[in-house]
Amino acid sequence: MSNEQAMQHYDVTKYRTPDGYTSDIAVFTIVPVKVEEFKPPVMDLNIMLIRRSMTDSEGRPNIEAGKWALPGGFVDPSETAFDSARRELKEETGVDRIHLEHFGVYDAPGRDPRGWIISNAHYAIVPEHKLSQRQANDDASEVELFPVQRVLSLDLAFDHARIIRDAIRVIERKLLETTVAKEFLPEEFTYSELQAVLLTVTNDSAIALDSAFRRKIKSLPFIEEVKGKTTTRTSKRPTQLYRFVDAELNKSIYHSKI
Amino acid sequence: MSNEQAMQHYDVTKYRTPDGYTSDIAVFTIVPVKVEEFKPPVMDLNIMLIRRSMTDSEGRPNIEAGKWALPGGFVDPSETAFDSARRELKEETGVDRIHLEHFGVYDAPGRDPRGWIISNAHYAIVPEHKLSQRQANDDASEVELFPVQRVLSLDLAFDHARIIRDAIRVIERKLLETTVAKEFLPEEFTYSELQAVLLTVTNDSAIALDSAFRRKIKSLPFIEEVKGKTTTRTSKRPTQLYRFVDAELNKSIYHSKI
DNA sequence: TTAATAGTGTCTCTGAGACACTATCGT
DNA sequence: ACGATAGTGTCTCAGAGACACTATTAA
Repeated sequence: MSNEQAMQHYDVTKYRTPDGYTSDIAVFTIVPVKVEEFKPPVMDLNIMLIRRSMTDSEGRPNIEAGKWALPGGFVDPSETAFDSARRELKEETGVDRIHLEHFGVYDAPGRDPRGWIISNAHYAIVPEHKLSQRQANDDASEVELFPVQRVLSLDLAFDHARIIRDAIRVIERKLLETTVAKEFLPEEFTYSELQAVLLTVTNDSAIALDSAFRRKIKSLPFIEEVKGKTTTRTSKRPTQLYRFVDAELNKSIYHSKI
Repeated sequence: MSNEQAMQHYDVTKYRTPDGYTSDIAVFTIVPVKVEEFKPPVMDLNIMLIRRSMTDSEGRPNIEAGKWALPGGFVDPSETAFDSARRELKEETGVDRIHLEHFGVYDAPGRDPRGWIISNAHYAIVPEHKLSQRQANDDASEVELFPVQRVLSLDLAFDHARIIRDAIRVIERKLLETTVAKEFLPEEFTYSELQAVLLTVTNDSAIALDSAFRRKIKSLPFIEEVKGKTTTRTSKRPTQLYRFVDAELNKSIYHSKI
């Protein structure tokens, strides 16, 4: 019995189907809070939102008009939600070839007034300098960066408050539990630059204390010294540059100490 | 401008919509390979599959008939995919109140011959004794457990080979990186029972070597001794019982050693 | 007593953490 | 010389790993 035969009998209208399938993207970037010469950097984790236009491209009133929302849009049948997220990120921010990852599905009944709409949430990590050419499009009248500490007090569209809260939790974990911090940093970086990135999501003393962290970085299996290469961009005394290397991480909780 | 006004203008048919929204569940269980009195257990990680019927409930030829597949089904508009997974697990295996977690979305074009069908994949952990009352239903002519080492050589429906491969990778990581191992164990367990569960997914010497693991279990912050309570179910000499306790795990890769 | 599993005493080695110290450079 | 950041020397303490040893029970 072949699938072809079965398909002749299959009634695609037998089940109620969703009214839409979308992708949302939480675009994170790290912006320097202050940059002074010969000073270690201080950073702040930001998320990019768009403000929904009052009217759509055909001049009709828009859903959730005027509210802040994650960039995103409808998935095309010829692509996956992940493809769609990549495409929309390119269209809406002009950035390409950046770290993008799926982190959740939002399908609670009633989450979107337009009907039964399922959204796949992704997070993206974009170095701030790549975000310079960002611009508003049809649906978005404004594009803006918000510090993660303040973003949840905005008037947010749909269930995006929930998605953003989850996204922030995910990126905080990912920054500490994986090597994605490298996506925020230049290829070669100083210990204080890595430290500044990590301090946007933790206050842990092992990271916050200079001497401890300076020592630690040398023993991390996924970071290596760039032999003989230094910079003075963070201090007067030349400081060692490091880079990330691929390494197997054994994250078992049954090994060594927690 | 209110959403009500906008809704009057909204055309729900503007975008092509999916032809279906489903949930799949990779049900894992651990079966004792051999149980002898006064012996430490040897375990094997299994996954539960159903064999798709040749005909559907109305007697017509079924899609992917005769192939092995993950249990699952169509999501109802009044529930989330997660709710649906829990409901279907209850219907198809009779088990309730077990550990269930979403781990991926499968939406590649062409993954299902019936059309544009999006599936949410979940894994479930079910102690074997709860799976006793399992039984076939309309769509499934048989229900069977397969060791994870052999399951991928079966003739699997749709893209379930891919989903199952991902599920196995996920549960292997979860067993070592979180405390879900407790879902496979009785409330109070011996070190060798925990060891047997972990050895289904790793050969690491820190876990495989009795003396090392016996020492280690005492220092794990998420496991505590059940004071003064022992059992002889795994040996002649009475052995200490342990239980899991809630504990904060700091899994940062920038802490201590990897 | 033997066989099998459970558990301990103790040594070594490594690495984390703390503190005081030194190094380098622009101003 | 001073101030600011980068980096080291060294001590202590905790814990991982290895090995030999002891403990408990059924048969």
